[in-house]
Amino acid sequence: MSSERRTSILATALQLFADEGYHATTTRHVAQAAGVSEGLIFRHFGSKEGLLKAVMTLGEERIHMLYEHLLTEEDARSMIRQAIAIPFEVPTSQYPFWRLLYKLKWELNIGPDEKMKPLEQALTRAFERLAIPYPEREAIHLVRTMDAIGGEILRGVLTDLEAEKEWLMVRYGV
Amino acid sequence: MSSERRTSILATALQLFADEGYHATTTRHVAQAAGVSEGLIFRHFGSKEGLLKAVMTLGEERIHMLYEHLLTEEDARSMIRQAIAIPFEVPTSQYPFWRLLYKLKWELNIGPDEKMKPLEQALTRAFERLAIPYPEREAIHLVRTMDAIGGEILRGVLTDLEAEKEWLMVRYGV
DNA sequence: TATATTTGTAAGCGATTACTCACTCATGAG
DNA sequence: CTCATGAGTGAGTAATCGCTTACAAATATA
Repeated sequence: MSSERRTSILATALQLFADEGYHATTTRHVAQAAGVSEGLIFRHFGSKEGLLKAVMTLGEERIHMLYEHLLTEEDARSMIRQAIAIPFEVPTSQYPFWRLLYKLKWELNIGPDEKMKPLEQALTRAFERLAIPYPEREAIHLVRTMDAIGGEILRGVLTDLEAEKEWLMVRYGV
Repeated sequence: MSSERRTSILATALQLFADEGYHATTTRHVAQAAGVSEGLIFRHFGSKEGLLKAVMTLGEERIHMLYEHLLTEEDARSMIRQAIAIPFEVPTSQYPFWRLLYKLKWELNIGPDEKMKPLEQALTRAFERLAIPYPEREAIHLVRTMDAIGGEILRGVLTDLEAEKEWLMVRYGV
């Protein structure tokens, strides 16, 4: 089912799609960079779009993994702390996948969006417990903020990560 | 210098670049949609990249126009109110340009970024006057928030615009 | 009017695109 | 051993890419 070369193609495609974008990346380039024949890509994945879908499927669990550890947190303040910390704790090795995700949001108009619902609901309950008005708006806004910060980190426009994180913690009073 | 067909090409290119993305849009498609020959595009703009630059130059003043009216505002609270209102008051007719801008940020890694500096500085002074700690971080964060909300509006994931705006006003105490 | 310049087009250029096809090779079951 | 099967290749395919060129029409200048 899954061979070594198949894995190599997937890893290479992720890297190139994330760096150059989906349309700007050619199947020839993927094949060369992975050290396989171009035909093999189509034998395994059928089409360029099939390759993209395989890449996405492989990385999709990472979205939920981002925040699953915080869903069971009982202390409201601690949960918010962990939510704020999310974009700052993504390992550099996973940056290509996330850059691809951000790119696709604008290049192909597809976004996770719903995949964030469990996080939003958990945060809503946390803000409720803290007696904050409009807790669900507050939760959506926090997710939005972390999404924006994640984007800035990936684009390299946000330096001073630790200071930014600490400031957010203080600002949220957690 | 500027003919009617030239303008038509620019408007069509903006629309297509914003809808399909830069790489996914062909010069052939632009020509057909604008009702001109493909060669005319290269006569006027030299290359596909030249066409993109012309489109961007034409719309670039809109970036500064977004917030120039608020730079002279003396009352701090009023200035913050106006800053929050920015993304909600962009006319629908300008959506294509802004969608293009957001797309290019990820497709070609080019962003306005510095063009927001005057706004950041003005907001920093506003937060200073309100005795808010770390006023420049607060200013950067507000710009970031408005950027994120603008993106959501353009992607159509943010409904209930008026309620969201009002909530932000209350949250910022302005 | 005569001429120079700009505006516009149709056809087609070489290069490149995603994708296909006929084929070989390795491996393991019977 | 036989031979069926999935992995892998390299040379192709038609179509399309950004772009050029030769030339006509329109417009401006004298």
